[in-house]
Parts: sequence; C-alpha cells; structure tokens
Amino acid sequence: MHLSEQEIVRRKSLQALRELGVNPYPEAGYETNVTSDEILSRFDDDKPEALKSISLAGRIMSRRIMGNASFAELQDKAGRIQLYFRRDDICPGEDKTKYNQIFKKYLDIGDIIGIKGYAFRTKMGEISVHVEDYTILSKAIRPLPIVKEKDGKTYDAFTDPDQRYRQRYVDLVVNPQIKDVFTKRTKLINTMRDMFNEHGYLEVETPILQAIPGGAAARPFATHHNSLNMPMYLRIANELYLKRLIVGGFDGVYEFSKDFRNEGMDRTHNPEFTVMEIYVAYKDYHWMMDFTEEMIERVAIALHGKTLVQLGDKEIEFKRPYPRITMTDAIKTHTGYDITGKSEDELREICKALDIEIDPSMGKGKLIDEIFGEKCEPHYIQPTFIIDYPKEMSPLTKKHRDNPDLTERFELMVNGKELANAYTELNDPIDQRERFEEQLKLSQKGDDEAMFIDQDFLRALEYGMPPTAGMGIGIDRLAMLMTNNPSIQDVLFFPQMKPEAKPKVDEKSDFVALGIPEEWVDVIFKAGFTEIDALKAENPNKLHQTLCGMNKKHKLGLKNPTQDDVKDWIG
RNA sequence: GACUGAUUAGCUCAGCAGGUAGAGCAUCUGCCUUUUAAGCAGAGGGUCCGGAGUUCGAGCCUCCGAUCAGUCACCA
Repeated sequence: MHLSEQEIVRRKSLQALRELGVNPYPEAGYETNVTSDEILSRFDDDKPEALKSISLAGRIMSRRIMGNASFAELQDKAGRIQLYFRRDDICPGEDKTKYNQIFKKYLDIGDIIGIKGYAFRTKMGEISVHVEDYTILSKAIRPLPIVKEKDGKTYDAFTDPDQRYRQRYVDLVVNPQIKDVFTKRTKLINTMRDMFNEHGYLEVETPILQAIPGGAAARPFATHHNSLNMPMYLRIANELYLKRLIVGGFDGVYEFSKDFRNEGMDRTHNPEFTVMEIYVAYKDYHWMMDFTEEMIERVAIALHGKTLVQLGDKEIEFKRPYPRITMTDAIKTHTGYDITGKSEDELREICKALDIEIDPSMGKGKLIDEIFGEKCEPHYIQPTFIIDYPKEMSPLTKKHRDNPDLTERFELMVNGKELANAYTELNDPIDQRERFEEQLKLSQKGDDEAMFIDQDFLRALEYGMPPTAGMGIGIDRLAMLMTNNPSIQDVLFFPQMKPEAKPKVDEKSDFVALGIPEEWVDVIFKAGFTEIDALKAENPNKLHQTLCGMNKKHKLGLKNPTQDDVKDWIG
C-alpha cells in the first residue's frame, strides 16, 4: 500500500497513542448534553454559568496552537464551535503528556473527539468552549481537504465534482452546506407523505424485481434469476402493481420508489431514480390536478416558507392554481399548426416544416410528442398543466370523454421540463388489451421502448377496477427545483459514477519473492513499477540503469545491483 | 457519440520563448497561555495523467490513449 507522507505520520501517531495507553477507537459511547448551535444560541454574557458542565462531540476542523494554549474548531451535526485548550487545565498535575504530546502532536484535523468544559466568550468576542477534558473518539488516518473561510470568502474549496460525488462523506464534512440540500429533500418527501396519510391513503411496497417491466416506455436493466432460470428486470415504473392494489379494493395507494432505466446519464438522468406514484379510486384527472397543485404548493411552503422559489436566475411561483392548457392549443400557440384530426403522414409533413428530426418508427403519438417537446415544452417555465394528450402516446390512459383521439392525461411542466405525469386510468380491459397490442406493433416497427403486454395486469382489470386517477412525480427533479440545483447528482447522495480507475498494485512481498532485496522494492515502486508483469516486460538493461539512476538521484546510498542481478530478478 | 477545456505536492492552484518545478494551506522541527484564513523561524514532500515522437534538452511542441467537466446529440 502506498501512503502519502501525511498518512504515514498519522499512522505513527496512532501507534504512539496506543503506546501511551490511549485507545484511538474506544468502544464506549460518549454522552453529550449539547450541540454547537445550542451553545451559540443559548449563551448569555450575563449568565455564562448556564452553560457550565457541557459535553459535546465532533470532528476537529482546524487548530491554532500557541504554545501552552490552543484553539480548535469542533464540527458536529449542527455546525462549528471554537474550543479553547489550556495546558494546565487539561493537565492539572505534573504530567503534561495529555496536552504536550497527545493534543499537540498526535491529534490532527479530522479526528473525532469528545470534550467537557464550559462556554465563554473570548477577547475577540467569539463564543467558545473552554475545554476541561477531552477524549479521543476516533482517529482519522487520512487527511481531510482543508477548506478555509474568511469574511464569507472560501479558500481552497473542495469543489471537484468527481471527488465530491465519489467521496460524498468528505463532501459532507468539508462542505456542510450540502447537508441542507439533503435535509430539504427528506423534508419534501415527508411533506408529501404527511399529506397522503392525512387523506387516509396507504403507503405500500411493490416488487422491484419483475418478470415483465411494465408501466412506462423505457429500456430496463435485465438480470437473471438462477433457480427459476429466467430473465428478470428491475422495475421501470410501479404503475401496474399499484393499480392491481386498486383492483384489490384499496381506495388510495402510494409508493415512493426507486425505478431503474437503462439509458443515458446526464445532468437530469441517473440510471436509478426516485419517483412517487399515487392512485386514488373514484377520482379523475381533474381532481388529480387539484391534488397535485396542493401538494406542490405545500412542499414549497414546507421548504421555503413561501411559494416563490429561486431557480438559477429565474423565480418560480408555486402558488396554485396553475394554468391548464391542452396539448393541441399549446402546439397551435407555439407553432401555428392545428394538429386536430391530422393523419400520420400529415404530421410528418408538419415535423418537416418545423425542422424536427423524425424517424420512420415514429407513430402519430410520438410525432406529436416530438413537436411538443421541441417547440412548446421549453416555454413553460412557471408551473403549467398540459392536458389531453393524443391516444397513441398514452397506452394506459382512459380515452377523453369528449374526443376519442385524445386521452385524459396531464403533465405538469415546470422550468420547461416535465415534473409530474398523471391520468384518468384506463380501466376498460378490452380497450387496454387493444392498446397493448398497438404497443406490440410499435415494438415490431423498431421502437425498443414500446411496452410489453402484461397478461396478469389485464386479468386484474377484467375483474374490474374502479374509475381511478393516478399520478407520478420525479422526486429527484422536484428536489432539484426546490433546492435550486441544476444537476441530479447534487440531489443524490451517491450518484451513479463510472467505477473508479484503480491501478493494479502487487504486494511488496510478491516482489521480494522474486529475490529482490526489500530496499530495492521501494525503489522499484518509486520508479513506477507496481505490477510484477509490467516489471518483467521491461528491458533488464534499461531497468538496471533506471534503478541505479534513482539511487543516485535520490541519494539513497544503496549498493547498486549488477546487471545480472536485475536479469535474475525479472528473468 | 461529437466538440471544447482540464489533468502539476495531501488540498487549492501558478508556471514558460522548450533549459531537470513554484506559492498558499496541510505536514514535520522550534518559539508563542484568548487566537481566528493566528503569527514568526526553519525543513521535508512531485513517475508535472499514461504512452510514443520531435529535440542536445519536453510540464510546455506533435500524435495516440485514459479520466473529468461543460455544451450538443441520444434518452423521460
């Protein structure tokens, strides 16, 4: 294992602590009675004794050692507080080890400690804790990035997205403001859950591992079940299972769920993502629009205390009601074309005229979707319901009560993107079967996202499903909107990343086994050979020169091997 | 997948017409009992992403490759 100088120093400190009888990873819990923010808010200059026997724990984030006194900053879950250490308080007797050795030499930034002491205000006016005793709770043997701040300006910020996402634990430690995004995300979910529970709807769990990935148009992740010897898929949606529960007699069911789609990754797409789907019996999509508006408004207020939310350089007003515009009207407004009653060929002509790329596998529904996506969607910045989608692109949606070419479906658009998708659910089993068969034709035409036919779902519908309204909403996207983050990676603790490229490193002992003296193995590592195979592929004469050169250059004072020695090692 | 840019010390980043690398913080050694991006004095630390080429000489130029970011394309 290759360690940096600082890692070696910390491991030595760890050893030194053990030799002094200090357990750097004690088993016992540490009782605390206050947090950093409570000290700051409760401290009263007239009554400092109110915060006398306090005890708190956290991570050391900075140290300023001044001989026999020192300051440090302790970070706990709530924030930071300054600590004041004085040698003669920590070590009242003759033995000053606990200050001079343990605190000054063997503690580092990043270590987790518990302290006991009392609150006071320093000469400089900062509320601090005068430490009377401290306990090491966990030693950090890897150095944290050091982020400094003065007058609100941040120095040496830890901003590299790759490192931040791969090592989110470090990100959270050194960029504690990131925590706020995630607490807001959880609050968002809790707000929705509270609202659903108030209505008496039931939170349920449905299968993630499915034999038929249904309920949406997307490519699934495929896996294999060994003992059944059959392909299985990770779910792309929960719709069909939740509707089965409505068939079964629940009036309202909802699920917050991870769905998986085997498609591209970018700022707004992660292969696994969270959606909330809810189905309510005896309602239609008009009711669901009211319900959705109320839900979004409640979330905005819960998170921000108001309905006007900053998003980049825009402000989004989440106060209900939101305008409701039919898709046909939206297309008419933004393109001038009236798509009512147009045939597939006529739609193709319109796409051509509008300079929209199409391919032959696209049916009527997809063509219209394409026109809307290209020409209309970006215009809807403020929350807007787009309603009454063409039948072809909504195979699970009930036909529109006034127009058989349309369906009773809405999407909620915010900031030019789809946020929620909902409809009056199709509960006519004959119609549903026909729609699935149309999907099958699309699939045969080359649309690899067309839906599979789920026979069991059809059987369920044949037993009768009450009229139902259903709605799905992307939780990650809602979180992005509500926390002003343009990237999905910023609202996921652990966004999907490519596996970390890790150079293969053979053990030192493997090199020694070749007959190479240990001190030369270090030199070989230093020269960049961390794999036996790479070393063996090297020209022995060149390797000999390289090693002798390293010996000289770094003044190692080793006895150079002969060329034959080197040949023997790698021969 | 395309284009553009990045990759140098543990971290954040400099570097020049091509002449064997610099700063701040961090680390180490001293000094300092109310400091705060503490201070002062000193020290160590680098396959300059990898490979090939041009050159007397490459962190810098050329080519190939890797990774990351942004934009676009694809995709809900």
